[in-house]
Amino acid sequence: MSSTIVGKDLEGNRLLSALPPDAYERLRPHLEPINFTLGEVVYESGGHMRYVYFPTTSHVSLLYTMIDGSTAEMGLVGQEGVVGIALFMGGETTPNRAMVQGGGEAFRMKSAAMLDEFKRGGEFQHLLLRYTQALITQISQTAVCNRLHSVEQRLCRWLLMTHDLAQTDELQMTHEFISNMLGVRREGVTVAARRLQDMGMISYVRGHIQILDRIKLLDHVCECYQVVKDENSRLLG
Amino acid sequence: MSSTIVGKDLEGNRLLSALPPDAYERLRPHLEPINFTLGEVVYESGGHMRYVYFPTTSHVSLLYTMIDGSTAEMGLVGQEGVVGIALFMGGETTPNRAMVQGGGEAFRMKSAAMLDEFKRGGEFQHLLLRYTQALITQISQTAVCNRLHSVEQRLCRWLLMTHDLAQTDELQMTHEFISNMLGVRREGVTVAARRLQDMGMISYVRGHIQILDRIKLLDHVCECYQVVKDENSRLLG
DNA sequence: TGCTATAAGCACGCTGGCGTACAGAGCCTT
DNA sequence: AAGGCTCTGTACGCCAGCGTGCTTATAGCA
Repeated sequence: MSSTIVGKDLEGNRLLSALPPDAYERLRPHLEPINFTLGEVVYESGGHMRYVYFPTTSHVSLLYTMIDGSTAEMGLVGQEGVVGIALFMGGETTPNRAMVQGGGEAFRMKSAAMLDEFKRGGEFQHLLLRYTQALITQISQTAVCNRLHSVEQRLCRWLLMTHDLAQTDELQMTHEFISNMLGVRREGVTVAARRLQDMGMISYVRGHIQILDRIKLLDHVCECYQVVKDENSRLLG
Repeated sequence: MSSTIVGKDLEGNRLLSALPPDAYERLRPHLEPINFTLGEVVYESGGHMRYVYFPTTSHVSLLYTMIDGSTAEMGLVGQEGVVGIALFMGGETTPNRAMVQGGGEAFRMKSAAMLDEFKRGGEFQHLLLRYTQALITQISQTAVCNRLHSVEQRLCRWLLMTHDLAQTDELQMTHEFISNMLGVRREGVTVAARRLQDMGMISYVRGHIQILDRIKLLDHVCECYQVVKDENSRLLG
């Protein structure tokens, strides 16, 4: 299996690239490069985790689905993190759905290998726990943001976060899709997006959103964006 | 210091009581019983953690404060958990404020002792991580609940959660206090509380709320309450 | 080239929660 | 017993976001 990653480096994922040489060598044979396609469901809520995933150029949404089918995003995982923290935290199943929100590459690792290395208790464990702490901050901030800020502000935040993870200024997503992330109606997104477009921050047509002016977006977003970003860099360097 | 806990048992806190004998003996000398008074601030956001706390008859709110001063609760810690997870997760400071929401007893332990035992990687670590996973579920659910449910439903949920942690049917808290937890206006709480009172679920006067009919409350609450409760018992037995 | 499915625009009434302002009610102090 | 402070009740206009229903544009496919 290690031959499959010849020519690929692990640098794309910040957790993997921060590993000390010995851990790096131990994990290397267990890492398998894969391709995530947009909209792919990585984990279903309550499902078992055969693998954990380290995104490099892709990113993955952590979603919560209500009984009535309405959904909301609670966190976003990109190259700074790993999908499947519940595994090493000791929950046997994932509490939420995980869905690919930006297609691209990732590494996957069998759950058993992940657990083995985690239990060694070294730098790998330390990195994973710090990352989990950062994710908790993200989720907490989302809780408060959902309570206190407008759709328009939350859309700005969401666009900025996504833009940070994507390698491009053109995001592929419909208003419908975004509405499921923000937990609002599709029309609500349309109205908010239109205003951002009128203000020259973005432009869009049928599922293609162009980020035109990040500065203006930053000017318009609620404090939550920066708080999460700062905490991320504090914890993950 | 171990003499201070003669006559006290650690059973009150479920994490401590689940410890295997050897870990129990190691930790025992480091545990110090304390009394939490209502409204006491355990951690300030961004502050250092000299101690971590294991509530027994008390419970503690994890709060997030916005720049403009508005607050919202993201989680609630009682006898099933520990206040200060950021310590062993590897963040040097707490990302949020922690405030005593129900006065009573708890054990505290110096950060260094906590970290030493955590790093042994045994059952204690395992318990703490599972608890953290349960807390993450609670925070996530709060995020979604904040987005999708009414003040009245959220008040029911909050009353039920608090009632579970308190040992009594009489909760000591004003509408003002609750409004800071739910992240709404005081008037909003008054209106919702009045309706619950009219329906015979609770009664209250000046800072004393009596839980009259849990069944009715359960009938009125959103799904979020049960989801968190189920996940808690799944993870923490 | 035209058809069809999907994405986005728009309109209308409704309601939950907000901001604000003030009035009564219970408790504590002096 | 009086006065003051804190807690709760209520009211009013306002607006964001919802639910619903329908129209218009665009892209991809036949």
